[in-house]
Amino acid sequence: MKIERELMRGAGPTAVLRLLSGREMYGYELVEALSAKTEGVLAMGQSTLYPMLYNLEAKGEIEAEWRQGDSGRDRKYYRLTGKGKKRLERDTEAWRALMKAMTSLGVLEPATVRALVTGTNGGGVPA
Amino acid sequence: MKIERELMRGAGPTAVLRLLSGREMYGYELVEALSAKTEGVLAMGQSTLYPMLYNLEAKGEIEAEWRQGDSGRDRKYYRLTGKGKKRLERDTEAWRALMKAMTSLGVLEPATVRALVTGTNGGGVPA
DNA sequence: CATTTATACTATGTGAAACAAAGTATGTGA
DNA sequence: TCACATACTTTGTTTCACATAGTATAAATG
Repeated sequence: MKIERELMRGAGPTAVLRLLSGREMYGYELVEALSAKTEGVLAMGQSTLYPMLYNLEAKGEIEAEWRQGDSGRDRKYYRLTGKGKKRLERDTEAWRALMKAMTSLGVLEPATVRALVTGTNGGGVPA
Repeated sequence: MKIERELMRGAGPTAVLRLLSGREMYGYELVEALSAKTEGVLAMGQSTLYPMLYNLEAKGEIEAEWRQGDSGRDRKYYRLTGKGKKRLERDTEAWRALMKAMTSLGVLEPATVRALVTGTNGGGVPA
């Protein structure tokens, strides 16, 4: 399931920062990783990802370096800055709060949430 | 914790539809309920909520009726349409998928998620 | 060697939505 | 009477996802 435009707005940057918290990655790699690691849920095109990177860079949350990677090709590698790490921590807190709020409203049901995170009932209709 | 602007995108309409799925409510009541039921996480001002309602109404997902409520005051009561119910179901699925994706990325940890949903209001909206 | 395909980054324009701010109007309580 | 909470409307700003289009290089294919 690919989520709709507006949901991506909050989730996208947090997902990117999280991926970069593990290791340096370049743009195209992030596009592929987002799609692969989330089963297409957080898949975004290049025209979404690259401007997002420029934006995060402009805010000083990530920084870039042109470098030659595994291939003979020049790639622009991005990594988190200290500011980005803090932003990710705040975002993570915000996501916990948001999930709790959505559960309080009944949009997410506790049983379903537990099932989802334990891999049981992999994504189906609530038990 | 009041979440930042961008996270609200996507969450707001879903939360409103969910609240209206329980019973008819008027705008000001929704503003208060969103703040109260989510401990301020999904709190939004009138200038956010009312245009959102007009938007949902324009899409035919909710419908409105001016009526006199408990007070002597005229209020505009909103309720879900069939279209709105379907939208809410899709949104709910999207939120499940999103939470799973964020967990896959490690933004949310399974243990944390389980802890969050344990001991919270087990049912949801029905007040 | 030429052509195609996948990789990789940049730039422009549009539409939608959250929100601030300001305005209108009514009921209630001191 | 005046202040305050309730209740809805409108306008303008800012931000951002995305479509679309363009540039350029490496690897694969014949």
